[in-house]
Amino acid sequence: MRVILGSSSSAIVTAQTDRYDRRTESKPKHKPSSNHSVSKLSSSSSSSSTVSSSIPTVNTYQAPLLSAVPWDLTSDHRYCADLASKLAEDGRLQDFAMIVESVVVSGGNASKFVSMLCVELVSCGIVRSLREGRIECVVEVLEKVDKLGVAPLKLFDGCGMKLLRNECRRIVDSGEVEKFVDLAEVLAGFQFPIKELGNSSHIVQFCVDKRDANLAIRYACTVPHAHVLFCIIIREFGKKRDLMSALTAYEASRKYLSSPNMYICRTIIDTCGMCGDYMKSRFIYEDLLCQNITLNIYVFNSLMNVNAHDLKFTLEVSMVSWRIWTSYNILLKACCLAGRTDLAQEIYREVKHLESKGVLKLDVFTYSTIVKVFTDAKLWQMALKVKEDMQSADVTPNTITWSSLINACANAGLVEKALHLFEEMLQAGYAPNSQCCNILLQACVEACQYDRAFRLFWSWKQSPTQEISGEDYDGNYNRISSVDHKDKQCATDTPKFVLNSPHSSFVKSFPFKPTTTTYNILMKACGTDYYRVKALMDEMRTVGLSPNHISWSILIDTCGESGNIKGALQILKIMRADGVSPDVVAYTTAIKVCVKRKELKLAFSLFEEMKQYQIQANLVCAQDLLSVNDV
DNA sequence: TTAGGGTTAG
Repeated sequence: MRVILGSSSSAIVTAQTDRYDRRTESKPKHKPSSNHSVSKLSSSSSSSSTVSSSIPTVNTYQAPLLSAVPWDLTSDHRYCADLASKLAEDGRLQDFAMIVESVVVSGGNASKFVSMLCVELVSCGIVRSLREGRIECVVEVLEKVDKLGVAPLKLFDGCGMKLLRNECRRIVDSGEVEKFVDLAEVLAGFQFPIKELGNSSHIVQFCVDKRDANLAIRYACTVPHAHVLFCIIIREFGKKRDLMSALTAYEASRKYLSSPNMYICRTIIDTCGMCGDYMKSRFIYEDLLCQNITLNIYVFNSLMNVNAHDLKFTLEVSMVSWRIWTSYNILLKACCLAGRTDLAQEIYREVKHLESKGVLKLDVFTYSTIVKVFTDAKLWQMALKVKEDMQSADVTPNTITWSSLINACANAGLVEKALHLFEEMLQAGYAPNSQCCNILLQACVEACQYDRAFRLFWSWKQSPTQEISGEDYDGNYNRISSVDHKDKQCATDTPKFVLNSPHSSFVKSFPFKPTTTTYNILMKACGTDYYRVKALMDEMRTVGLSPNHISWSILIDTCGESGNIKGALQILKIMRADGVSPDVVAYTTAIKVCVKRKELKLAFSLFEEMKQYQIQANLVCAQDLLSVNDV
């Protein structure tokens, strides 16, 4: 038999006719006796089954007609509480909620009702409803009992909480994050541990992917560690280059949190830098100053770092803030960016002096930065001197330091020295990454040591892949694991390996992953041998790399230089068909080929074609065309 | 918190 419960149209229940008590069609003649032992809110001794069997007089199938009788539910708190408890136990949470609501509305003695309510039965009902996926009913009950002054959290035992967690996880996993946040807001109001109900980074990531700053903010406000989530939200929006959303989250955090949080301040400043809006970082800084907020050194450092390209500003900030060693490192970076080798050296001397007095300790960051300063200034001897300084100070160079030192020599055209450092790096147990290898290859090519570049490349390719401690395949911060190489084909075992050091037989090999740039450098090393260049481009594809516009430009150049103008022009077309639109360099290369071969008409037609594609000619292109007059 | 690096036309 199907019965609709009173005015609550949502409460549709199905009852078996044989269990339906016809006596309830009129005012209940039977009321529960007042002496049965119902476990109360304050009681925790009775199990739910015991409690359930202890109220035999209440038949919940009476409920369908409760609203139809002229009977004040709240007049008998005992009966009312027992019935409500039993309805809850049967999973009829909406009916339960209706009774609770009527208690609240009637203004009756709610505390008396509460004292007689069986919390274990209600808990059972909640568990049952959660198992049936009726979270909305549960929320309705929580809201109702809260009005009665019952803490909703008390209705959740371990099982209930576990089911709630599972339901929340299901909601989030099915992409209904907004629904989860709605729920989290309600539950947070009832002091539920929101952090345990969902994977916060997963939820934040979802909001960020959807570019929904407000949803992310609403979620952050439901957890006790809101400041941590605000940081994550700001940073994640920064990674998406969505500064507007990051700023929205920052402003929301300022309003929500009682005091400014330095982690958040630092994060928003870092994010401004990440998004390329350093001026915004200054506005934020000035705004904080205007409000007389005391900033810590980390905020100052972030501000200096984001504005490192502006040496004047960075120095000004460094004057008003405390300095710790990281501040000096950032100042060195600012000097480096400004090309102020003199000032960098002055700072380097100052920090070394402070170190000798025990005020601070130079770290690997300081040394690596100063190596870069000297590299940029082509002062390779000074860069190598830093390596000695490190040894004296007992600071171990890491992958970045080694790469920087190698670059210092490579930049100065010192192939031998660069290779020697490379070997030292391997012996020290550091694995070079692709860029480091490319630096060496480029150094060889610049020095016209083409064969050497190829021999290096082949030897790296042939070296057995080894386990590297850590996950980062790029080799950053990774040490080569101490594998016994005697039984392995070591890099030096290959006949074409070029290192001549007496120690080279002990050099460990490393996982080498060529990049498009690697192949481009090698293509340049082929000179005018078009077929060799072409073969390298094919190899590039076979190892899963795609030629970029630089690869194509080199191919055009080589083809043209070998005298095949038609072929060069054909490549320009193939390049476009391959999905790489020719840029000004590709066109200029082709134009140069035509000009050299006195194909002036072709050169100008290419120039016209370039304009049709709305590619802006630059000085190099113009010079090539102007050189027509010299032909 | 902070540090590094590669390729094309001229």
